[in-house]
Amino acid sequence: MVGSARDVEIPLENQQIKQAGLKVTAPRVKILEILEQSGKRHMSAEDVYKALLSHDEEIGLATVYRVLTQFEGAGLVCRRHFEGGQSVFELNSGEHHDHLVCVKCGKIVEFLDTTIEKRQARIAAEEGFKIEDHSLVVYGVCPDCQKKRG
Amino acid sequence: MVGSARDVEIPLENQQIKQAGLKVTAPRVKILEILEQSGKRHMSAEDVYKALLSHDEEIGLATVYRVLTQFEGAGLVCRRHFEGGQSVFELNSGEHHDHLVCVKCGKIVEFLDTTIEKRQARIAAEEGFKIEDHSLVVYGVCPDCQKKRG
DNA sequence: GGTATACTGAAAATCTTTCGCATCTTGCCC
DNA sequence: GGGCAAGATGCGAAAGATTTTCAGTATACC
Repeated sequence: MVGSARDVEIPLENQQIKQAGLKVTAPRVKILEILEQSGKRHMSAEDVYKALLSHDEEIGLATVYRVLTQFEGAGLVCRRHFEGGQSVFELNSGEHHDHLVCVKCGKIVEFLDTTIEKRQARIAAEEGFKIEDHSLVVYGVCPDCQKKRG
Repeated sequence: MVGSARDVEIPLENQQIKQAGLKVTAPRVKILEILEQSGKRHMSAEDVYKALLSHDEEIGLATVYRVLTQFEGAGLVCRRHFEGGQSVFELNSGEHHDHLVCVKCGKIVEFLDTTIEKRQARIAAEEGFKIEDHSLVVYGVCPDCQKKRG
């Protein structure tokens, strides 16, 4: 009646990795776990690497980059290039969205606005461009940081 | 009757640099000239450096970066972080605009859409954010590149 | 013109990300 | 269950973009 052993032997992560056409290896499973379990939706490769270290996982930074890039290619995660050097990765939630980033504390709010999407499509069409992707990031100061420093 | 010598001794670039609170030096004047005279509105530091070399100017790449960063701080130019490694700089035209970038040939089209700007402002307000800046880049394939490869 | 200050060039340092290669694992067949 | 080939990993080294260091030089101002 309680789940058989098999239930825990094939966790969801493994299936996702397998479906992506990748071998199920410890680094891949661990990285996917980190992405799912860490409270942060947006993590840099360095963040993931540090999280792995704090879980006593012996995984090289190069592997983290390699795996994240593969996950990106497989559509499991999205890579974002915000200002400030490093890229951040987030689990692919299935639907596109844009970002509001606090320049003080780094807090990130996701949003989706169909009006903006439509205008973009129209503008691209007017110029004859075929859209492949787009990136909209609004930088500002979040409510908390506004309170903290007048 | 013809302009006195003074007219040509104080070109506009020098005034812009001086007003920015910077000393008028050869590298700064040359870099500003390149930005104004080159046909491209968007140049990477490397582009500027190469343009200087082809004008037989002995200016180091480090200086190009330094000067462009100072110009950015002074509001003379804007720095843009598109995907693909390097930043590009453009002369500050005074009014904000967004970009449509061809992923094949790198062509860049600027556009401004008040509907999008308004929606951004509203979204930020709903989240309590005070907007400082924003970046909207639409990546696609331009008409020319669409023709070239089906 | 003289001088304090700011600027420059070249090399070295940083930082993020990727590569090369020897070694180790996984997935799969028997 | 063992063996094998393809694919992964880890490490250090490399690459690419940008910044810093530092000693020498030029600029602004008196």
